[in-house]
Amino acid sequence: MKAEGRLTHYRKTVLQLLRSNDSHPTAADVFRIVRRRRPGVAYATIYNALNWLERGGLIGSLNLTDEATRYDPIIERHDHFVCTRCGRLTDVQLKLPPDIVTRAAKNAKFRLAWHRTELFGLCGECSVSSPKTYRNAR
Amino acid sequence: MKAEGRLTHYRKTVLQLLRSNDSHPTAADVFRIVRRRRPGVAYATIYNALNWLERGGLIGSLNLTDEATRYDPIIERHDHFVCTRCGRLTDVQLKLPPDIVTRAAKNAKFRLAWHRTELFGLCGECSVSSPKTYRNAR
DNA sequence: GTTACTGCAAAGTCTTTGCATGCGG
DNA sequence: CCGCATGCAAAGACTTTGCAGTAAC
Repeated sequence: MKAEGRLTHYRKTVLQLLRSNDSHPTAADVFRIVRRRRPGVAYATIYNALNWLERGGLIGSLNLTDEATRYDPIIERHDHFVCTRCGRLTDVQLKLPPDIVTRAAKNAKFRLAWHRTELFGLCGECSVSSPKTYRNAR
Repeated sequence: MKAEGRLTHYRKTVLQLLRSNDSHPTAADVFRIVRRRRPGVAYATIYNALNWLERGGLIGSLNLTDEATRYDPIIERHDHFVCTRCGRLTDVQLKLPPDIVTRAAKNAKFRLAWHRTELFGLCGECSVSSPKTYRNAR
């Protein structure tokens, strides 16, 4: 996973944007924000930057629902809480007993590389407003 | 999440197909299989059936990578192993200490509805062949 | 008869690709 | 110079939608 190519202005911008923001934006979100400062930027450039950063291991990508991929500047192992109403994505850290995971992998004859847990439910804001769930991303 | 509408022939077919098959097929997979018996079936009918079954809680859907949604007849809480090389999706069951999950949700002020864990790595077949990973679905 | 499922085609959303241009090393 | 990032547009993959016909109750 070596980094071919250069850390260009756009790639740096996208990386800083992600690092200064814990909302786990989509490519479209990033595009919208970058375009405010550089109106000429192309959508493909954002995708290019995000894919390049991900290939280089500088960011991670998340597909937790049927919606667009979201990007995450935190590359250490961690978990997420997904609000099924507003879509908010929040970092959490679960400390699972190590052998629970390794044993499951061993039983299934898998070579485990990494794991993650997702919690689904209502975020603080959404649990005080409408009780109706909006999205069912199981 | 009540089931409006009828459990029609196609919906029953799709449900039985999923239940007789642990490969977690995509909509395209289901379409291909159903079309063998009923060449006139429309793609939209398969999507309709899958979405209806999911809304009714008869099946679950999985978005674990950046590829197409996969469907799962097991509706009890469970976890998955994803082969990062061939894409194989295998059911596993992790028994996490209950308070690990509930405590994380409480700390973050979330109302937890459910959770799931994904293990990523190489399946048995892929770990004996090429060591090169094909997909990086973090 | 009425409801709503199906087939078909078109459109919508998200993402990638091809190619010409041009910047940076 | 040369490589490769960028802008642009088009295409590709996946999914949904609108509508007319028709099957099920």
